[in-house]
Amino acid sequence: RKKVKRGTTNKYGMTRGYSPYPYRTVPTKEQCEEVHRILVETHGAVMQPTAAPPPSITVAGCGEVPAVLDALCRTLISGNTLMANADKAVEKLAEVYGILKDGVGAGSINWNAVWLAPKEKLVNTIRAAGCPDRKAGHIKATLDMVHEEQKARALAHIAGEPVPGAQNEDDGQKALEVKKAVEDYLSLEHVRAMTVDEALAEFVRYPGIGVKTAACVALFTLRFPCFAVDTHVHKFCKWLGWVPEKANDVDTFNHGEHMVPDHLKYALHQLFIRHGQDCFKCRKNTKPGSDGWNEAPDCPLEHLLDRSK
DNA sequence: CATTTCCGGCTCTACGCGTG
DNA sequence: CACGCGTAGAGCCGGAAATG
Repeated sequence: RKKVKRGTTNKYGMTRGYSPYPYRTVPTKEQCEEVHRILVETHGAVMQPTAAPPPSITVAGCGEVPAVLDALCRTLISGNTLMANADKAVEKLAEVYGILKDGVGAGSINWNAVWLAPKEKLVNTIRAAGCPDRKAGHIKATLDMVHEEQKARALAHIAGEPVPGAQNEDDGQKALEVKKAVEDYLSLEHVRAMTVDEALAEFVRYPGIGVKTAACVALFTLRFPCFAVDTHVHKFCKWLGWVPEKANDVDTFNHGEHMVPDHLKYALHQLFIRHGQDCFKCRKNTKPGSDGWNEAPDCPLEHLLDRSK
């Protein structure tokens, strides 16, 4: 079958509707359900929220905030670090730049203030999350891009010209985009009118936003079924033989998007992460023979796993 | 035809703070 | 003092395309 091209229009080779491993029949729906059932027995049920969770100044994690731009920036900050570090950075952001009071972004960090202030200030604010210089650079560049693009979109809306990804927007949504642009109110809410793949493609154009970050925002904020692949999800997909041993994370994402039933994508993402952190035998840098292996509790997935992969 | 250049696909590593 | 976390970019390889 056609191999996916990586190019300027598709940096990571994301696909939609087919897998990079078209010959693969796994995971079947039944296999996904079995793994899901076992993990639920072990860690408890996980349910995808149907409404946006209330905004929080202490939760950086994986895009679980109502405003899309806020989610994207918070998720970027939460990468390459532990959740606790990311939370500290987000608290500091709220303290330094303030929180929006109303609108869709109520509870959101005031990214307009971040956009207007110098990069150095941001570097110092998010230091606790690690890689502060690089992340601040990415965020500042992203905010600049968002500003430029929403201005361009607004002008096109006013001129009655077609706007990419806005095919499904009604007049009210278009008017709102124009209003935000006129007021220089940075927003990415327009991606809500897009399809999953359009939204993902939109996100990964921004610097510092890769497939994982984009998929997390799609999954948690847009609440699309989306098989976000982090280090734990990737590991289990290999150990379960769902993808080849040598699969990279993007191919695992592409294959998972294709094979994992929509209704299990959210739960499996959450449960794989929890299991990868909680199960002694499945933790990073633990392998058969390492300290405490024999005394450690059995893994409920043991019979399905090949950890040598 | 021989040589060079290009490019997809892959691996490896910097990045950095906080934790154990 | 090793390690987690994910992206970007460098480096490598081999086949394809371009060049002489």
